[in-house]
Amino acid sequence: MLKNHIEELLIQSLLHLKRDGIIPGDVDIQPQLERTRSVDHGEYATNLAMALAKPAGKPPRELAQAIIDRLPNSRQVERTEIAGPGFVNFFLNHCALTGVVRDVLRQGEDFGTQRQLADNRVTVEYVSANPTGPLHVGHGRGAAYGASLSNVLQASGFDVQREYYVNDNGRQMDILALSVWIRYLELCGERVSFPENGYQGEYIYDIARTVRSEDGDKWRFSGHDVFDGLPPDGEAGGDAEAYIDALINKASELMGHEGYVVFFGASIDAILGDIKDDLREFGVEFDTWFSEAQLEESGAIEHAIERLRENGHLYEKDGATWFRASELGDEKDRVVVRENGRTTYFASDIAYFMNKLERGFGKAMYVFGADHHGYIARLKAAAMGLGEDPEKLEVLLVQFAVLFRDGKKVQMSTRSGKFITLRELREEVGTDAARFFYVMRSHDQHLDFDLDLAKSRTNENPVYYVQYAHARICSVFRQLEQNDMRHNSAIGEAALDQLTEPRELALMRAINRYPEIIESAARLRSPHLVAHYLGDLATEFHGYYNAHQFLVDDENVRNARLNLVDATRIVLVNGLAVLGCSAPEEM
RNA sequence: GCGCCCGUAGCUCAGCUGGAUAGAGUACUGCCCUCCGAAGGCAGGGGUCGCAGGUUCGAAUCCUGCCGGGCGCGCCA
Repeated sequence: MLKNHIEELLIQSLLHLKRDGIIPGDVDIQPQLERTRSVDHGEYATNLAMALAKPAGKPPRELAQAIIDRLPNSRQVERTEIAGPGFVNFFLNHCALTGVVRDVLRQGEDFGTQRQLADNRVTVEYVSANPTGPLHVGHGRGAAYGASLSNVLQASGFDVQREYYVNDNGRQMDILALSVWIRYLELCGERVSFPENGYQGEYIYDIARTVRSEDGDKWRFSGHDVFDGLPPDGEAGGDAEAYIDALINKASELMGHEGYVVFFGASIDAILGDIKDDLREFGVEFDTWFSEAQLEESGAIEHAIERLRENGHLYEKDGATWFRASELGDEKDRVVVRENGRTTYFASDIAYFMNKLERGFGKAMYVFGADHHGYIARLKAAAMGLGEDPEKLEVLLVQFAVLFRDGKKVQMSTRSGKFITLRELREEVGTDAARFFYVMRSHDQHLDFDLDLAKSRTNENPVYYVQYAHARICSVFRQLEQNDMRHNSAIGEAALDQLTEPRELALMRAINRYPEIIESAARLRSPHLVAHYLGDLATEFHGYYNAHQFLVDDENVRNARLNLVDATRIVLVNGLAVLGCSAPEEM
């Protein structure tokens, strides 16, 4: 990166300043290099002189001159300038800019990615929706954000493991299996009363039909045997939870473990399979689907609880085992083993975190919906309770997305089962638009998702705007072939010094920003920066395209321009890929 | 009540570890296709950065309080 090169120059200059006694040797200030807002101020600027003013006891502009005097010579820097209160501005040489074009063509899809740093392993856990139904549009944002975040982290040198935690254990699974069984009984012709807190969706019937087509009436029991003697459901003035628990007990009584496994297995296979397909079609991939049931079987949960106990963070109260989280920054203490002897989901979470560290990851990142923010304190407390550095656990919250159609909010409610699924959204607006729109805004910002805009094939649509730039470039190369010419990038490279139009310089500058954008996006966990950048890059390209003809007679200029345009194309492809969007050659 | 997030142009939003004159898109107005894709470009107006203090060479950015909006506070997940 050019930026790193100039930072290195500053570090050298700083060393000389200390050696020459201009500033005390013990000041510990890292040179900060930032992009200028306007080209009038050059390419990069540093506030180093202002930062040194106090420790050196000298006016900033005087220090700025001292810094400049000690900068090593560089072929990349044309000149420097002192500006304003004491900024040092760096103007790049023309060859530094054209060098970027050359780099892009050489590095291709690797342009913008950093070499992997040693010992930089990180897990990113995202989506992790319970396999009790199809993914809905709320999960979509977490999926898009988690996937793009993983991509930028990987591009900036992290060894990233993408993980989905599958909650295939516990009471919710019992309720799921039960819901399918009741629908199954219904399909068999029994009169049933579906529990208020059961899973209502149509997909439950689908799974029930699958079981019935394989096992026939094998798990059929009469409505009387099932429902007689149960406490009233919520609708009938009773306790809905107690009712559903009673039904679960009745189910295992009648069918036994064998039957439960059939319904549970069919449910998880169907739903998890559907989720996996859905995410794959959404371009969201995982390295690991981590099963909670297996975590429990492995004894990891008990192991984690034991560790907390050894560290003196557990106590018994009301027949349950509590984790003294309140002493580690959480609001209150949390139960890890319930009165009935079963461990809580929180206990599993602790064990899973421990498992991640045991597998050698230096950091575990979690992408949560904003409604889960209450978990952060207790997970951090758990990390401390295990004797680990809580900094190893990083939670990224994704705020809600609200869909808009015809300028109005699309109302949804999970309770009634009336929500829009991720699959429906993809079918309506397409994967590219969905992926782009989801990460277009900062993850900690609420998102207004305009369905009509996402579908529109106009310049208002930011995805089409970027993709159109790519398609236009591809069209230029098709036009070239139709004119019986071919692109000679060697000639182009030799003639890059002829690219001196202001628009050409601006486009090169934009390309040069890409690696810096990837680095910032990773550091700030903000892939939306890439989306904004792509819009800027497309703008620079469209402006260039409208102002200049690429396919000119002069062979040198033509090939140089094609090199620049091809480099632009590559950066567009790379950036779109980070966001999970395609780069169509024609639209 | 306590805790977390947010408040920037009419609307949707950027603004990086504090920096130079606060930026895009959209909407509105007027231009540009005998020319590689007009799904494009050029030009223009539009702001008490929620409010009030504080920190300092410098605050949209950091701190405190208040106002407004969202979310969370189960031996549920």
